[in-house]
Amino acid sequence: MEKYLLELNEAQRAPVLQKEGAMMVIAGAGSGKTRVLTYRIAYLMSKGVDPFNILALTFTNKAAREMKHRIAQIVGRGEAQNLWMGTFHSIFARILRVEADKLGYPRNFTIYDSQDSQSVIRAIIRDMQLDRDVYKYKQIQSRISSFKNSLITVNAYFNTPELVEGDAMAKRPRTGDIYREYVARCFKAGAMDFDDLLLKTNELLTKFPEVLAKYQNRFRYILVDEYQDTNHSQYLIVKALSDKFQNICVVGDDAQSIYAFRGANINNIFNFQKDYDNVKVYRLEQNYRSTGVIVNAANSVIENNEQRLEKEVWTHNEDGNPIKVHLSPTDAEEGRFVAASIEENIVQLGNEYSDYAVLYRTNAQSRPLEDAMRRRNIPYRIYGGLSFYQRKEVKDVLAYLRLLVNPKDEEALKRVINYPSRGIGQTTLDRLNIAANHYQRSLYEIIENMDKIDLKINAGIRTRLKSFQILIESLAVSAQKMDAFEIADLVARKSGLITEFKKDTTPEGVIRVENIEELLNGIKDFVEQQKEIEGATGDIHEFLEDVALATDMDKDSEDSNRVALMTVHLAKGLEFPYVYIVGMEENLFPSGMNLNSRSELEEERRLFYVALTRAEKQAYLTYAQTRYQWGKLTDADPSRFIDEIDDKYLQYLSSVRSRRFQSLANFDKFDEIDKSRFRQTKPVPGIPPKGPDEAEKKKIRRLKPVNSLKKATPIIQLEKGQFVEHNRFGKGKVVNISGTGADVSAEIHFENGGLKRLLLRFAKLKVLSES
DNA sequence: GATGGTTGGGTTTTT
DNA sequence: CCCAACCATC
Repeated sequence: MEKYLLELNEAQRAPVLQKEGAMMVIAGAGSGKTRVLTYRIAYLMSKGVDPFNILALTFTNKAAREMKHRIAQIVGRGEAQNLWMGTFHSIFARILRVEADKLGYPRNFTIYDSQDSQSVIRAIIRDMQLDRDVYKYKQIQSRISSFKNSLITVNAYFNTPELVEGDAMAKRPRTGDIYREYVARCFKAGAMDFDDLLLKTNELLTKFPEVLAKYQNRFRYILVDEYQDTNHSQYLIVKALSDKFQNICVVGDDAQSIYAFRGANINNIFNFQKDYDNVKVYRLEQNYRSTGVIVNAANSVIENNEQRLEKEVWTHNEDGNPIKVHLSPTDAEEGRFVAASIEENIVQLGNEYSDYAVLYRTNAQSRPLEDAMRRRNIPYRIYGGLSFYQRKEVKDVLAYLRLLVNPKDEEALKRVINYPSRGIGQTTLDRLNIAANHYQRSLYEIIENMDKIDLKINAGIRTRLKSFQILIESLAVSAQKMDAFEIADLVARKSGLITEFKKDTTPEGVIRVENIEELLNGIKDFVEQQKEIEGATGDIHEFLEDVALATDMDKDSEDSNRVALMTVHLAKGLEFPYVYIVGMEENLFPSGMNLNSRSELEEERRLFYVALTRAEKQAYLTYAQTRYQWGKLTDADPSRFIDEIDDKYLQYLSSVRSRRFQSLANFDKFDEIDKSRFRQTKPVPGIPPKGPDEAEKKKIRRLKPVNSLKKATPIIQLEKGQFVEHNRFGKGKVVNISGTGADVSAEIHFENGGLKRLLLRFAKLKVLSES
């Protein structure tokens, strides 16, 4: 047997060795499903399957890269490079480029991101003169998206009375018209949105049997990761492509289905056995990732869900520590607790920042965490949120590039035609728009043919439009003989963007310029990578394709030793030794938006299950009594999910930090303060403000026993100039002391670790000598 | 036509 | 808090 197959347990090996047929692998969290997928592909190749005949659909492009890398180690780099591997969106975008003309699209079609679609929809609602309060663009956008993901085209919409009547009943009878207009405008602009990449693939495979046959024959072996999160559109693509050979392997875990809100259909996994003949089902139930406590705690949570496949996740790993639960008075304190706790752990355990992740339900929660990390000089990286490619200045540069490639791209044109400002304002744009509608041409074509058309535009503006057109044309000519970096660099300078940003000397302005530089560096790296790949050139088309579908996860930075901050959604598929799940509060996690139905709540619960099972060694659950939301202070109750974990897996920390909040100076004397009075005015952490009922009394009891932070190292007295020794950083010299009470910290210059700021409460320092 | 200031409304997760 | 949309002013 090949060496790598010995790295698998028996349950894992079985699906790897089944070369042909339909199969489903139900893989519990941490049970090694990536390894199964990877080795299955390697095995197929070792049995003579051509990599060109294998299609592997993964959840992120990063996952695809990593798997490819691992496979390359087994079968060799050249062969692995020929695998078709990536996300649904990126794989089918690639195929759509080749087949675009069949659907009436240009080969160089633009991919509209959600901001672009949003802006199109806003314009339509405005142009149709509909009431903004009735037709909310975000609602319309998500409705159109769900139509597309369910393969409801405009025609299908109008042929389905329930939909039409439903919208009429909801007092939005024009929804269908907006949908029609949206599709028309995208088509006119030569643009596809994210959902189109799947919808149009379906159209392609249905309308053109010879195209379907071509790809069926190419992709003889299909593998799909995270099958529980596929939507109807994706399901149909997989079904169509695998129909001929039926060599289909899907891997997933119903307990980790967390994307229903974007159309994922958990039934795809429940129904898989009905969809194919002789489906073989494998189960991976042994968890290799987490401690016994974490595995069992997660099991006890997910048991509360009604809808799930039977599966028993277990582990041989040691039990480990209980999950630590911590309450803070405010969200800011919560952040400080997390930062302090990470620092304490790192000092005691001597591990890396990158061993830690902080997970939250919503991106907005990152703020206080970020503040706390910065204050303690803890290096961190925030994933998601406003991603790099969505920043205004980055999008500006990209918009110019998009326009060079596809002048019909209206969104790009609107973005750059007057930025930096060249005196082409709204009125001019409106007039151009009227002409564009009249002649059924794109805005850019109207500009090109200005002289032949009777536009009510004066000579001055004509000149400005002309010079804009000349700018774009000359850049477009340059783009043809340049690589992506060269043209992007030229665009940044010639467009006037760099000059414009440099005018702004505020801190934000400076960051803008830096971001442009980072973008250019990124493009340079991209070009260099592309040039190594056979058949790729590193031109602007390739870059735009890549960037349209890039996510924050795909981008890895050089100094990766940082604490990771991200939403639970983004953490799917990742693992960390230490995981802090913050904001464990009702209406936050579970989200208040998802408390209306059983299925929504169950999805929140699965989300929590995902969060918990990211942890290898230790999990923390933290929550706050009050939290700032949209600038207002709101009260919060502990999340029901905490109660759903069996008590024996939990350890409640009473909050040293929150006591300090009450009385910073009297920290050490706290126990002498009249506690009963204190409780009446400000509740002790853990006691909900309302009168205690049975459940609440239980929580009070729980709070009593443990107090790990309080037992931290006694604070030692230090002075500037003293030499100290730290068990991890070694010898160093105290250069500064700051803070009071429990917050006293010292800046110490270590001989080999550089300058560090340590909280004396946590740092185990030995004084070596007086200075 | 550009700009800056105000106001009012939304409030989840993402390819 | 954060953004889009509107209005007043130059």
